[in-house]
Amino acid sequence: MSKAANNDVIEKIISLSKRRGFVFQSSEIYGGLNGCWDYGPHGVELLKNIKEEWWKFMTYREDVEGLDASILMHPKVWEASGHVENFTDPMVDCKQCKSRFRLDVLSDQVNEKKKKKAVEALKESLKENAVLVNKIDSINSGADENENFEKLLTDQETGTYLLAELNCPMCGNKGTFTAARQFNLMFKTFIGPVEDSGAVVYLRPETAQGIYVNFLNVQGASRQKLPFGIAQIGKAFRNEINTKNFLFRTREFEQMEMQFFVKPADDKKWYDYWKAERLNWYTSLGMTGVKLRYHDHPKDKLAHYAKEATDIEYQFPFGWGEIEGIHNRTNFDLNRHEEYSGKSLKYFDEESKEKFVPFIIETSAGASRSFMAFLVDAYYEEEVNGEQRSVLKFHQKLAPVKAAILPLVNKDGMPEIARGIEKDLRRNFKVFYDDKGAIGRRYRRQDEIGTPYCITIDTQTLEDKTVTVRERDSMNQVRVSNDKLSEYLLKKLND
RNA sequence: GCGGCAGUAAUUCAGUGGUAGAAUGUCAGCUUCCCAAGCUGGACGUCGCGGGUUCAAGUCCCGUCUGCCGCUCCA
Repeated sequence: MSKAANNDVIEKIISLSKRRGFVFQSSEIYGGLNGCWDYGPHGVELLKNIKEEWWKFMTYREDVEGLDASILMHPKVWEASGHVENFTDPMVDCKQCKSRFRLDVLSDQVNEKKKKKAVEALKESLKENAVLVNKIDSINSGADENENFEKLLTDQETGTYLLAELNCPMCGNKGTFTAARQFNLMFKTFIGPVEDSGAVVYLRPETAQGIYVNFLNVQGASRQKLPFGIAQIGKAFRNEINTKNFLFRTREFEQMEMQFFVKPADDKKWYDYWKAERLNWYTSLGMTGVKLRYHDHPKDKLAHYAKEATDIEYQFPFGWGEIEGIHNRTNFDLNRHEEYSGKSLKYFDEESKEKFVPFIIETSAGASRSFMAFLVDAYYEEEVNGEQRSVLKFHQKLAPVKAAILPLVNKDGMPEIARGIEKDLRRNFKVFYDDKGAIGRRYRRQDEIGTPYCITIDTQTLEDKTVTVRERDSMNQVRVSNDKLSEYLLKKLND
C-alpha cells in the first residue's frame, strides 16, 4: 500500500471516530488541546471492554491480585524510581543540523580557549546590562573554570546569551541553537491550594510504582507466596516532547500493568512465560497475527532498570508501533525503595528459609494504544452488490454494541414486538433500537460501529414468533425463536 | 522542538478581494418485506482563533492554536 493510502486509512478512521462517537478531540470548541482526546459513547464502551478482557485474563487466576493505587504519590517515590533524575535534563537543538545536546554535555565539548573567548564576547554583548555582567563575574569567580562555564550555560539568564556565542559541535555553525529547555517529562502539581515548592507532587508517569510500594501490603493481605503478580489499570501522564499519530502518543494515557514477583533464579522462566501469554491475549481477541511481532531490545539499549526487555508491536498504517512492553526489571525498583524509604521490602521464603528482594517481570500494556490497534485492525472497506460498506470487525467481546433490534417496517405491530425484544435483551446486553430508514441503511449503520448481530422483526415474526439474526461479517441470516434469543446471543458472544 | 502541508456545515470537499456552496449524513413525514432505494419538507456556518491591509477579506499579510507528514525525542 502506498504512503498516501496509508494516511487515508488513519484519516478515515479519525473521521469515522468523530462521526459515530468513538473519539473526539479534547476541548474541540476551544480549538483543541494538543495530544488530548476524549472517548465518545462507543469509544468508552470499546475501551471498557478492552480493559475488562485484560482484567479477566490477568487477574482471574490464582497467582495475580488486583490493585488500584492513587495517581498522586509521595514525591520520594519518583526520586527512588529514577524519574526525577532522568526526566529533567536541559537540552538544546541545533536549528541547522538538527542535532540535540544535553547542556552539560555541550559544555564538555567546548575547548577552554573557546570558552574564554565566548565569555568575553558574552560580556561585550551585555555590557549595557550591568546586573548581568555582575552576575557573570560572580559566577566566573569560582575556582574551576569548566564548572564556571557550565554554570553560565545552564543559568536561565546568561545561558541564552552564551548559547548564541557557541558553535555547534556537529555542524560548526554559530548561533544556531534553540533556547535551552527543561525536558521535565513529569507533570508537576501542588498538594494544597497554595503553590508552595515544599508541596510539589507529580502525576505518576507510570502505574508500576504504585504496585511496588504496595508489594508487601498486597502479599500480606492476600497471603500470596512467590511467584505471584499484582495487576492495575490506571491513568499515567508524561509531558511528551511531541504528541503524534492520533491516540498513539498522548500526554495522558491509560496503562494496564501487571508486575510479577519471582525468585531471582526463576526470572528467565517467567519472562518467557509472560512474553508468550501477552501476545496470545491480542490474538485471542481477534487481532491479526501477522500484524503483531516482538521487538527484543538489544542489551546495550536497555533501560537502567532492565535486564531483558521486549516490545509487542502492532503494524499500524504509519508503521510498527509498541503497544506493550515486557521487562525483566530485576530487583532494581524494590532495592531503590528500600534505600529511599528505609523500610525492608524483602520476602521470606519458608521453604528455603531465605530472605531476599524478589525480581520483577513487568507486563505493561497501553490501554489507549491497544484501543487504537483494535480499532485500526477491525477496519475494513468492502464491496457489497456494487456498493461500498465500511465495517468494524471487532471481536464480539470488544464490540461496543452487541446487537441492534430492527423492525423491518414501522407497521403491522412490528415496532411493538421489537420494543418487547429490546426490553428483554437490554437487561443483559448493550443493545441499540433503530427504526429509522430502510433496512439496508440500518444494517450499514451497525456495520460501521461494529455491531456483531442485527435482529430483524418481519412478517414471519407475526406468524411464528421467530426473528432473523444477521451476522455482521458474513451478512448471513438465521431464524431464531423470540424466546431463545437471549440464550442464542449469550452463546455467540461468549464463544 | 525544527521543517513541510493543511484547517470552510456532523463528514468529505468546492469557493477568481464583492450576497457562503455541493455531495453525503442527520431530523420530520410519506413510501418501503432484508443490505447506504425513492419522494416532500426541515435544521445545521464564530469560514480554527487574534491582529493587519482594503471602501470591502473565507480569499492578501503577520502572529497564534490544532491536525497530518518528515526529522528529533520516547529514561
